[in-house]
Amino acid sequence: MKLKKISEGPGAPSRRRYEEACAAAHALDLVGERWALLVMRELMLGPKRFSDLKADLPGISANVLTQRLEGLEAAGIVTRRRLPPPASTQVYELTPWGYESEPILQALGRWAARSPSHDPSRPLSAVSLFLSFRTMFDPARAEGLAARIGFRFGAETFLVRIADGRLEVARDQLDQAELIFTGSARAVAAAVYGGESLDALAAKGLLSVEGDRALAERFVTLFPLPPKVCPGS
Amino acid sequence: MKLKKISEGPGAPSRRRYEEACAAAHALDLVGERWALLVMRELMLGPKRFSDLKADLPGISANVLTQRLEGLEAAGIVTRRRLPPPASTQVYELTPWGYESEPILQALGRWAARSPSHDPSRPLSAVSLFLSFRTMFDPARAEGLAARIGFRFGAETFLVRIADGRLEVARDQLDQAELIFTGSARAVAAAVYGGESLDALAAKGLLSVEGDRALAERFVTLFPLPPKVCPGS
DNA sequence: CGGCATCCGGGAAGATACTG
DNA sequence: CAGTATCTTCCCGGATGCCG
Repeated sequence: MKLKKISEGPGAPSRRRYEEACAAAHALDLVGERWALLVMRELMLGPKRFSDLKADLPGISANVLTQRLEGLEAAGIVTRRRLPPPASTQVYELTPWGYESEPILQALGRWAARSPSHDPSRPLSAVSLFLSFRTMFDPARAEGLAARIGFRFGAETFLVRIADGRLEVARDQLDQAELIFTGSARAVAAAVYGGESLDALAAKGLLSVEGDRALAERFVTLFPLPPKVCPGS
Repeated sequence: MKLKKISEGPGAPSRRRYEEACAAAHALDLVGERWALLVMRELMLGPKRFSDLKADLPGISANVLTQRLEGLEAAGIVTRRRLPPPASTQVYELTPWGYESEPILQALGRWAARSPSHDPSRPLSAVSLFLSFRTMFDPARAEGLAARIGFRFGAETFLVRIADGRLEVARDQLDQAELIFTGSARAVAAAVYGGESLDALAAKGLLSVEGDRALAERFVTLFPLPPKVCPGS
């Protein structure tokens, strides 16, 4: 049974929900509140702690994050798990069904990438970057390519594997990478989506490239953005 | 630390927006406000007047609808158009880019249809029903089928064409339909998604079927719902 | 430090009434 | 019919503090 506001009886109007049969409207009942989808986005590559979520969602306040996590947990989208004794902290993780919401983020991203007001040069979380890779990856441009590419953003590391026209992302590993980018998610986005050259970014101290340089130059071409909407249309 | 500017020009002081480079977050800046996506949903099959939108979005208030339409127009998602003199009323219509947002509604719908708390027996707008057909249509189940099926919901009429494993929806026409359902969107949803028999619905006076009865029985099987999430998982 | 409760100010959403 | 004006409610965001 759903929790009802104390002030309302059983037939409660459920004030701020749509309560339609339309499944899209129901989705908005579940994840339509502010920050909810972005919290899910940050968990899309694996569990995180409360403070990591707060740090990766600039602007969210602790109480709102608490509320969202409670709501998502009650809806069966997120679970709370306590790590084994050595680190007695708890983490939040998407349920299998929660992970299935990635196509929502992809549809939103594909559509909004065409927006005239979209500015790819703004700040970006690491998870956002790698989810955008999964969304925008063009298998045709990766024809015959097999590679392991590492990323070092501060203390975090990620590995992108490309093979057989597929792209996979893993957290917390760098092993056997032929190529390692070191810098920030924003700097990588500038190279991949902003058209900035690796040399220019290196000269500004924003991004360094170790390993297969030709691979790096090819990598940044694998994620074509859809054309912007022409304002006149 | 961010400081709020009290008075700002059109450059928006980032009042309540995420302002991230992540395209999904930008999408939420554009259409993440309450009611915005449902307004777009109601326009997805063609233009509508203000009062039609208000009637088809139970619970929205006039001022909120006005605000959403203004915001969507400013974002280039909706346009306002005045009909030719005889009917001097104006209608709202999605721009071409606005129409491209349908995959967002489909991703939301596909995902939320698995929700344990989703109840397909609740009220439903006609547009929601036909968009759900576009989302859930299974070409394999429509193998070799070519048909024109009409729907009469009060004063509104719709025509669904199925051919070559594709499904198309048109408003305001019924011509050459081999089959016509008369009743409500909710009653059709009960037959297609709720597993209620056409006989039972007819007995209750909710839905009547004229024309090819065998086609009607087949039609209601063309839109399989994904399995619900098992609560224990 | 991680997680959660509480208080407060501002603003968005909701309901109703009113106008061209 | 197509909105505007006004008032109320309550969510969001920020700060602070408690507790383990």
